[in-house]
Amino acid sequence: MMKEIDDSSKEKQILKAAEEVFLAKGYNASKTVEIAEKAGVNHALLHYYFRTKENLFNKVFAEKMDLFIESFEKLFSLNMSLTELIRSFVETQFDFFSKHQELPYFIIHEVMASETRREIFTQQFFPKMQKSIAQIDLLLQEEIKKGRVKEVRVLDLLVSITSLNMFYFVIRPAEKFFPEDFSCYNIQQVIKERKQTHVDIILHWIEK
Amino acid sequence: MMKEIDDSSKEKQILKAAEEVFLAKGYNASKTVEIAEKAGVNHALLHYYFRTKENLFNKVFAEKMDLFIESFEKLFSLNMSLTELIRSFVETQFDFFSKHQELPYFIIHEVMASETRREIFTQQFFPKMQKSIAQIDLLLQEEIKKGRVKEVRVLDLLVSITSLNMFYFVIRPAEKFFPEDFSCYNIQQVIKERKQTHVDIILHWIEK
DNA sequence: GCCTTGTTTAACACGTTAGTTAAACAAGAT
DNA sequence: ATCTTGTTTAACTAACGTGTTAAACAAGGC
Repeated sequence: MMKEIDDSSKEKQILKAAEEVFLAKGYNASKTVEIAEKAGVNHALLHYYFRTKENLFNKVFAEKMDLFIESFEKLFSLNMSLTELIRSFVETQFDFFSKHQELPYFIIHEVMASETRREIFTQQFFPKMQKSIAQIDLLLQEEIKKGRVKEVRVLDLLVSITSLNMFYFVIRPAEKFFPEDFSCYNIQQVIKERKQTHVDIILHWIEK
Repeated sequence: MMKEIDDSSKEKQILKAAEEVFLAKGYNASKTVEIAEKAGVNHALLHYYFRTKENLFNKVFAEKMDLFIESFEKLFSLNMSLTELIRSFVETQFDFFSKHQELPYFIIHEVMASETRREIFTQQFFPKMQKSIAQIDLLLQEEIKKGRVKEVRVLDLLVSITSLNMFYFVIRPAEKFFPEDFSCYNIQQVIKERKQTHVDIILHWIEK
């Protein structure tokens, strides 16, 4: 039999199944046999390809982190005003989490749970983010000097934006438990309105 | 030997150790033998008193949830203006998390991880919180009618406040990994400033 | 002095899960 | 026809962690 590199190869099937299971349950609650089953593949084969669970997990984790980072980098090609830039940043990040709703909790959970993953996170993610932060800061300090916006630290800004965006999707599953308040409207509509709320909160805050 | 109910009793020692370990590592990563060791007590005794790990955990969990709820209820005895009430709410919640910095992640983590705990959470926590929400909403709707504040939903308000407050203490441990940005100042000072930031963000948002 | 209750010791039963191994098979490549 | 590589089967190990159990001990209460 030939080594097939296409998507239907067993290796890819395992990776795909691993992604699903790890994202849904996190590292510890995920079982290699379950992943193998879901991939329609023998449990021994999983170890044949990836040797360890940790190994398989790190592939998935690194890939998701890359996705996350890319979502940051899209922004900074255009030259916008500070307000436009921040609005765009809030919305882009919000949309990203909205598209990958499992990620906020997944990232927090795994980064908290393991030293190894913290290292992957800080080494792979933070350096790339530094550039984006610097670019926002440049524009921010300019506007502050001109007296157009309030004196806020760029890190405070990013933490605030990310708090609102990530936390919102962490607690989204709770919607199921409070049906009266959350889910009476169309979910997509609620999410869209919440995005605008985040933009409002951030822009009004830095507004002078 | 007599049953001693004071704090130095073995039962209390186990509970105390359990609290420490569970808060630091969460349910799954905590091992009963470790808890027994930390309590300076034999592993069999832990089961003698609490029978199961789940049992022991739920005692700790319920106690922490109660603490959390109490921190909400302090507020609503005084009659304040809406602005004062919201400032006070933000600050009280922030101070609570500041005092119990492990709680934000602990609560999120355990509520996400187990159906049982979600039930404890929704049954024990949410009903009590409803009252507080209703009281804030009363004042809020009043002020909105008078045109003094922006039209925001009370749930949006609470979610925003709690996002900022909880998420901030979830990511606090990250401070260790980015020493240049976070920890150049006195930590207590940084936290105090951040509290003011949260108040600013929320009040400027609803301000007309 | 004996009973009771709290406590230790140490061994064990049991389930779960990661990872291994050896033997057989399937099919394309040579 | 044989070699190679991917794959299955099925059994096994080794480790770990929860919970149990029985026997002994310690000390206050009767």
